[in-house]
Amino acid sequence: MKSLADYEQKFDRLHEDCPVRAALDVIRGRWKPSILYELKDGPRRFSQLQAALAGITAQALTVQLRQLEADGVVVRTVHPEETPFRVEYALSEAGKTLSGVLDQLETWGVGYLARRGTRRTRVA
Amino acid sequence: MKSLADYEQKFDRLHEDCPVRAALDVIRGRWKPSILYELKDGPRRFSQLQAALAGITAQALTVQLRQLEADGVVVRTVHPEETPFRVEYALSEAGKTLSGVLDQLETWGVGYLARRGTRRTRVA
DNA sequence: CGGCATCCGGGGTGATACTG
DNA sequence: CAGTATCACCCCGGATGCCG
Repeated sequence: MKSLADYEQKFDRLHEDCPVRAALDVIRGRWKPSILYELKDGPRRFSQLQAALAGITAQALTVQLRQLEADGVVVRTVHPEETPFRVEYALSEAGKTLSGVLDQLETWGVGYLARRGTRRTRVA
Repeated sequence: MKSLADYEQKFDRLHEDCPVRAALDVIRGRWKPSILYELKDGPRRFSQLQAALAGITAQALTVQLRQLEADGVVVRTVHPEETPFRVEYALSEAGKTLSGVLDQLETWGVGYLARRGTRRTRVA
């Protein structure tokens, strides 16, 4: 496996350590919110995640998981004694606290979509 | 002025109306959290924002503000009677509720940076 | 003072094919 | 089953110069 450092995101992490941007940088990513959501109720295998996230490729899933791991919100565990071997992903302690933040975002998003919902459906 | 629709962001807004992604899409942007923060305490002029956000160009500020306006979280008001005329930006009702979400992100980010802080300074 | 047009680079992400 | 390597596209955002 490649070094975790290879998966560290490149966009300027020099944002003067602004906490808001730091948080957003962790969540940022096409599939990360969904992944975090899937892991909320306990560890999941790579294949389980891939099945749950309709449309994601193995490559994409790997990258997103590695970035989450590099950011310390996801923990990766390999069970080599089994064949075929099993790889499980779980939320770290920091990851679990992140779920609360995502809930806040969801709550706001629900209200936001409700307010604009009628407009949106009219468009397409 | 261009139509607000021209500033609607293009990334697939079709994400099945996931509230979390909807919320993140609104916040997403290099300067948007900072802009929202600056507007938290009341309306600000274009030039005030530009001065507060060290390093931003007028063009970048314009685009970010227009996107926030298109998303309904910022309201733009022109005062043409004055010369030089004045343009003010303020949070909409939806924008004000967004501030709470940003506070959550900040709180989490503070703890996150504190946990990793020591590691980070060692790096560079 | 505020805004727009244009060029341009880089990162994020998908598609595909291959490995232990 | 899980992961890697490579290619390619596209959007975001910075820089510059001009306009009312």
